[in-house]
Amino acid sequence: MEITRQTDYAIRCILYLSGKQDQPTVVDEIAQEMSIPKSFLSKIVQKLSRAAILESFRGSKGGFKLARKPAEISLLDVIEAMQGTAAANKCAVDKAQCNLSCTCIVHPVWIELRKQTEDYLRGINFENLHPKAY
Amino acid sequence: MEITRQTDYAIRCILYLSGKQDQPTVVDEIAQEMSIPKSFLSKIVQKLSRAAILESFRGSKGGFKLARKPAEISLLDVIEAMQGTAAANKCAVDKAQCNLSCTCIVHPVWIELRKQTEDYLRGINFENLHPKAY
DNA sequence: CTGATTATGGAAATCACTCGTCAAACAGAT
DNA sequence: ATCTGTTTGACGAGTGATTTCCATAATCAG
Ligand code: SF4
Ligand code: SF4
Repeated sequence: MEITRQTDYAIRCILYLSGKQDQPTVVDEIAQEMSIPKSFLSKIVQKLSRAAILESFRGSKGGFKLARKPAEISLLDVIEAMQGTAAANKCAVDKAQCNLSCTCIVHPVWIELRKQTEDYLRGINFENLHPKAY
Repeated sequence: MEITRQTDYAIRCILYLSGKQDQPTVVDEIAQEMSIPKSFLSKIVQKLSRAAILESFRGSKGGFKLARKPAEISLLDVIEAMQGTAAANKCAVDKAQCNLSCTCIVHPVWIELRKQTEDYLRGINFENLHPKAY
């Protein structure tokens, strides 16, 4: 379940928006503030809004803001929006990925690991994440 | 912690060797039996013997066999031998990978996730894995 | 000793995916 | 209409995984 840099950026981005609720924020600002390449960030917020985690507004006075409360966005949500799934091995996503999966003895291990990981990440949202430090 | 195909092969390979204890087995045989490209498998068993998980014997009647009992080889051992670590995010391996790590609020999450994952995988060895099915 | 057998090690080809850029098209506000 | 800022798709460098090939070294059997 390698966390890709894209996902890491996404998390930083949502973290930033958690502090600026309600008024839309421009990509440029987030990019500078969080040191993320701007054009790359464009792609990221796009994905996030398609996943209904962010809401986008075009035109002047446009930008992005959270589509739900920080407490209702979990780390797992973000990871799944960005890279599909939090599984370690392809066969834990889809049995068909490996033709041995029906007989393979290791297969259940990855399934279980995936469950554990997801449970943990589901429990972490941007409400209980944000205010602790900073 | 994406499980790479190399690691998956390594696991299948050790699984096979768990059933053939004591007499060395030739790479060719493992490759055919487990449907792994032979030349690639050569590289894999090499890594595994450098990690003291397999033992190698040259010459005729040579081959590979487990260096320890199946019960003493955990999934975590294999993963670490093959891909270094079982962490999801680079910063969980080495703080220096990210210059934000000292202030980042998400950092501890990855550390904790890594611990959980490792604990789980450490508990699974090739003794309690192998005989269940087959 | 000789020859067959098998692992070792390095170089390199191929492939897929990630990271990041660019530019043109589109939509909202004034 | 114009300005601002998002949307979208195409594109390219770079990185790492996967895989093959070959020349070399060690070991065993005769
Ligand atoms: S061999 Fe087993 S563990 Fe590996 S991908 Fe196939 S089903 Fe999953
Ligand atoms: S930003 Fe935080 S979570 Fe992401 S790599 Fe850096 S320390 Fe880790």
